[in-house]
Amino acid sequence: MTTVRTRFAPSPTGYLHVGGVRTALFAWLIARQNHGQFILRLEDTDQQREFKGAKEHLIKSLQALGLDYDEGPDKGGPFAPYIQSERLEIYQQWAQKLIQNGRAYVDPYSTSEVQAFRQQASLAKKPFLFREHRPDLGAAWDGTKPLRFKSDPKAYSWHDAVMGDLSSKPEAIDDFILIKSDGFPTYNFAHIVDDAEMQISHVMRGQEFLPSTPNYLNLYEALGLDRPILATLPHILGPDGKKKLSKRDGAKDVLEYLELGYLVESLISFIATLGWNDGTTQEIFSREELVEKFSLKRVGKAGAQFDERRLNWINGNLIRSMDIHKLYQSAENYWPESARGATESYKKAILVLVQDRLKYFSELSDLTAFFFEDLPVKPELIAQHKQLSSLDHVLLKQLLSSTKASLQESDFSVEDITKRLNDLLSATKQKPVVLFSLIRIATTQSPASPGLAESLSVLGRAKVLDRIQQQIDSL
RNA sequence: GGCCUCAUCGUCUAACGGCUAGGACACCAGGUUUUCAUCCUGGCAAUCGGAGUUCGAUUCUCCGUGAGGUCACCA
Repeated sequence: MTTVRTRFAPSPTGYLHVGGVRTALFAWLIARQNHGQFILRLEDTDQQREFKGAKEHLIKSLQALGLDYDEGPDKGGPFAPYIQSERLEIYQQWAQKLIQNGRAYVDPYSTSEVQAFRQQASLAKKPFLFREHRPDLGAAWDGTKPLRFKSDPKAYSWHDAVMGDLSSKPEAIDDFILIKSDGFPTYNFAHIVDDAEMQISHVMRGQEFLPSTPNYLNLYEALGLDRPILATLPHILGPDGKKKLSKRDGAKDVLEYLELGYLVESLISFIATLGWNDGTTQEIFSREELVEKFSLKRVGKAGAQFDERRLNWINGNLIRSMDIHKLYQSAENYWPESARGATESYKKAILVLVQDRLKYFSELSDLTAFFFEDLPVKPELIAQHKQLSSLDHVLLKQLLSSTKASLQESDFSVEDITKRLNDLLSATKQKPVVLFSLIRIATTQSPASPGLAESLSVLGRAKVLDRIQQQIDSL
């Protein structure tokens, strides 16, 4: 049995989004569950599209997600270098083999000439095949012209670990460029050479490569290589459910999700279950469970639509299941500015109150600001309140005064506050909605808050009495 | 247009050819929590169409239809 070696091979042309993460995650899972190796390789053969900083960004994203790799550009390994632009001689050597075999030739045409062939074909309503325009194959290659693969068109049928049995006809095969006129290999050539050199056992990639797979099979044969296990992952679709997820559809950089306060565990579970499940009714999986249970056979063939609501549910669910210490650590960077000087115990008391309401941590600031700062009185909260808006301000003042008077005597334990609030209810003959909404507005300047007695207790006597007075003064 | 692939609730999905097509998200309603959220209960909601094989088809075959991908000196 050969060692399982998988790779993630992005081109450094942008950030890592959900689709890319899934490819990386699945490859990582296969490597880990088989005690194999996971490799990061950068495919930077297009100098035009290269994006500065992308390489660092990619590495940082994988790190943040806990998708650790055993070999890679910044780590080295037995098959270094892991950046394609530093492997040009290797591609040259393999290209020479093909030239000697008679399976590669110089493409003498200019871009406009090829373009003309293409137009011709399109006018004739026929598919464009470069091999129908093959030139004399004898010309020597000096590196200033592109080098093309001389294909051997034939039908193929092969097995894909996700898609099952696939097949294609000879028309799917054509002569493609191996080495560009700038000396860089194309993806089509470089990835095959590298996967072979690096002894990759499973090639996982998106659906967009399916049409060119027959060409790759043809090239494996020409190079005398065994083909690796192929696994084609269906696309993740944008919110419209049609097109492949892209930046334009709001596909966020994964780091953005982490900055918004989504847990790594949520993202991993969410992305893994976008197209995969273990056949049971389990909905959320830990990293360890995924390593144990994941299988390419159970990855769906159809594209899955990206739906943030499910991610929100998973994240809220995981937040609710956290103990207070973990919660405190995870929330560390999301407190409002005004929380700066607050003590750990005060913040923990608040977290206990808001834990059930958090979907992701960047909501924390708005949810808890009133615990740390006196917010300006907002008259619209009363004006727009169903019950309070119709009441006379004199009455409202009276209610607040009675509340203040009672709370002045309280020890501010939750129990005592609860008792006093209930007493006030019967003393004033008001409905809970009226009295409690009024107190809530006065003390939090918000239409909704955690439990009233609990909130008041955490806020403490000074702030509560002061804010009630402010509200009275504003009426 | 050629080629390749796909097709179950709005969304993610389950169902050796065999219960009334199951679960989850979302949504709606009720209950608990004196607000919101949580939690509990219930509800709404799907096999793209047509043939064929079969005692029986979501499942297998064919033909349609629809969708996506791809036809680069991008990956």
